[in-house]
Amino acid sequence: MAKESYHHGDLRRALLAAAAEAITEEGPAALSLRDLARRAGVSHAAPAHHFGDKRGLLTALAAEGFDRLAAALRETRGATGSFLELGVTYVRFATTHRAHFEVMWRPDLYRADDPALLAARDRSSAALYSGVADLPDGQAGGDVRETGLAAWSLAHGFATLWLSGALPDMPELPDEAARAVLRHLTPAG
Amino acid sequence: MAKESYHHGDLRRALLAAAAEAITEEGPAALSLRDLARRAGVSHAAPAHHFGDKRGLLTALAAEGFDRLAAALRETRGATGSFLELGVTYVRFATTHRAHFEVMWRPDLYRADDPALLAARDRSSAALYSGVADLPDGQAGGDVRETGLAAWSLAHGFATLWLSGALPDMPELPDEAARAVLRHLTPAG
DNA sequence: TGTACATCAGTGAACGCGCGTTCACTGATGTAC
DNA sequence: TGTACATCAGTGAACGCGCGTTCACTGATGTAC
Repeated sequence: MAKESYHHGDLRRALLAAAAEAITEEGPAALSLRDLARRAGVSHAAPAHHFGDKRGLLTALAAEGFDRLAAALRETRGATGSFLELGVTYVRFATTHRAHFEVMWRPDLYRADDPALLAARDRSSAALYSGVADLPDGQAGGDVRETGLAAWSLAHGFATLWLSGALPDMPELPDEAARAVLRHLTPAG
Repeated sequence: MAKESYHHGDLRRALLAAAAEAITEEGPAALSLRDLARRAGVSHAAPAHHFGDKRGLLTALAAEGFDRLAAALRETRGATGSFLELGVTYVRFATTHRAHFEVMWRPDLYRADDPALLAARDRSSAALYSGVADLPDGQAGGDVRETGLAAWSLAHGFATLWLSGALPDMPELPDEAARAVLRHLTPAG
């Protein structure tokens, strides 16, 4: 999907990196293709060759985000098998990939029917819900979907509150605080 | 704080209502003072008289949102005394005051040091955390702040996921689904 | 090894657009006397 | 009751700006022969 190199370097990748940087600084609203071109040191018309328009670029960024989130969740599931740590990984992803995370949950900004994006999103979702299915019998409660949604909501809410600056007393990387909050979840409804 | 009338009607209120409408349709990013003036049927320079600039308008909108949220939470606390229902009220506020809610948690869009806004925000926060303090002894666990943050995160996460369209199977007003998810919270850590 | 040609990533000038902001103004309302 | 004046919400023309998009182009790379 992603071409890895071009005549004059790796502009596609450079533009995605510049977009992540710009969004981290100013938010997705202020993003402009001309600014990205400036950051990447190319002419302002160059981004159109790779992404067509702004929506195309944000679609690629969101897909990249879902890809990385799915990979991180799977790795945690494989390494620890812990339901709690899946939530911590989710929060850590949000705080360390802020630009990707912010765009991922704003489908109005991208083409939400993009097949590669949908596939990556489903992989993220499956990895998260699989953590509920891993729970020992009885602990998962009657409704895996509901327990999964509660876990997702808790991790997502903590992450977005932290990102919005609503939790002023939090440390820079709030892993331990996330863990403490996530412990308040009862798997069984 | 809010002037209630002017020579030619109630433009300040009309502009805030137009802003809420425009944000519900297009998101806060697409908001322009010229568009609001058009919606309110006044000249494009009129909004400057009431809000100075876009930040001023969004500051007023966020303050109004925190005001209404605090009022809704207090009313629920008074009427039911239920910790669970406070969370349901929070989610209902988010889904029925979408524009206000979206702006409230994007302090980069407004003047976060506005005194009226800070006061309203603190009232919201106090109403939410007071629900934890209301819990019978033992149920509140050792750490009221932590339990409150977990409840806030769960309600906030469910609300934002619903607003972002990430929960496609949800009904239009997800009160009952919110209640079910909120039941997964263990007050005691 | 050398020449001729095709490809296509990236250029740069040009366009029209909606925006925020400014500023001298208009005209209805409210008040002093 | 009537006149003169002050106030100030709202007007409308003008400005400069950065944006997305278009389009003919350039020039390095890769390939056919």
